[in-house]
Amino acid sequence: MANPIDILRERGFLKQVVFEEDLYKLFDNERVTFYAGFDPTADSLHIGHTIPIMAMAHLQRAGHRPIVLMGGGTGMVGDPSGKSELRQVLTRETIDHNVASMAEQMGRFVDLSGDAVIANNADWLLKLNYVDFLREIGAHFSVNRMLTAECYKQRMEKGLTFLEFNYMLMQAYDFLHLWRTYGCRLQIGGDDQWSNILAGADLIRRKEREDAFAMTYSLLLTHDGQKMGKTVGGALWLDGEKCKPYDFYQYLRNIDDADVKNCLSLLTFLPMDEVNRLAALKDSAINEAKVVLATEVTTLVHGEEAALESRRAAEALFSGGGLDGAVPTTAITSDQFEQNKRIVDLMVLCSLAKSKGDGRRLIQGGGVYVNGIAVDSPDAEASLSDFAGEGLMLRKGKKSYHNIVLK
RNA sequence: GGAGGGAUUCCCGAGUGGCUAAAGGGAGCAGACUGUAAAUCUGCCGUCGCAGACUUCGGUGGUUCGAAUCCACCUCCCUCCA
Repeated sequence: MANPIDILRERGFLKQVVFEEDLYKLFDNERVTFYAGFDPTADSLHIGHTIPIMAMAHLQRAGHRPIVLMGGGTGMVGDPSGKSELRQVLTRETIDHNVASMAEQMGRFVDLSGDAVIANNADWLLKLNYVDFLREIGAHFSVNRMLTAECYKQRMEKGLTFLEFNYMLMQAYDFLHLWRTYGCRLQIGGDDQWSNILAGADLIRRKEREDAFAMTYSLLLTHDGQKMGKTVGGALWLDGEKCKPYDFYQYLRNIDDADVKNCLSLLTFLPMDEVNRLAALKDSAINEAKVVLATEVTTLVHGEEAALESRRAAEALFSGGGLDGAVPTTAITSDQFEQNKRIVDLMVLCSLAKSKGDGRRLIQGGGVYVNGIAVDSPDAEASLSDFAGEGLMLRKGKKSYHNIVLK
């Protein structure tokens, strides 16, 4: 079995590792229990979460045992790392709901049957007694040291509440708790978590006089440093309701050339030989790599059927010709059509335009097409003959299609 | 506790009585060019809308024909002093 450190490094996950040599040996010699934490700030994971999840999957495939830690308790405090402002505090009900939804999605990547563990730190953090906690855990932390940590340094500019200042202790305590309960030896997390993770490993060394390891991965960024996955509708969710498989597929199909290699190695399980071959394609040939990328990742998230359907739909649309099932489609009654004959109204109806004014502006800008023909006037109307064939195909710009059919 | 500074449209950031729905940049959307890429150039970019109407500049009142701009009080943030 290959050592997961080699795998993760080759694929570009690794950012920092503490005591790498010892950890390397540990992986060779025993089955290592490790954990990654997730903040339950939304009721769906998004593309950025795929990095830690894939990292876990690689470790699991190498024979090690994952613990998914949902931050139900820490979510009530809010991690100050990388945030310039105080984060909004979530209610208990919201957090519980989010934890459940995220855990369900997680199962598509990581095998959560077997002896894998899903834990929620609300189960132990909320029961803590303040004075006991301070005496047992707080005593091991030097405020002087904490203030020098990068994550707090930034916040010294903007202000940092005591509430958030405690986040590090809570995360450190999580690691200790998981060490004691499950023999967890390693925590992985985003590079912005480095100091929090180290704090936990240090705590275990001090309290238990045992080794604990820390490993961070790079965050999923585009080549120019933007967070990946921002779309019109917000983030690129893994939930099929929040982000249709077709849109998910299209996002990846349209990524920057410069991001292809990174995405292939981080977001898919393709062998690195194949990744390198695809990433080396030049000019328009690199489109093949994007198709593979989009298909692979969509398959992981939504299943093979949805992925292939999205691909067929996209190919049909972009190579001219017909359409396929996965194109967003709205069925309307002929009554509805009578009342919304104008193209503008139809656009609003299928939410291709935010409002009639928005639709008008798009038409005036020459960005709207009906069955492939540009609409020239904001007052243009559709007619029943436009529905001949497979339906009335509305198109906004080059890439946004919406098919309208009559019931 | 004391002294000063600040809060502007998604973000950054101009604007100190009418010409301001509010400069400029970023993001976003659309057009041209392309490879469903990038870069570049162009248009759009508060809300609804055919016209036109309506609502914004931390909050609440006030002055004024007229306020993001002036006054009062309140809230929050920052800096310095204790």
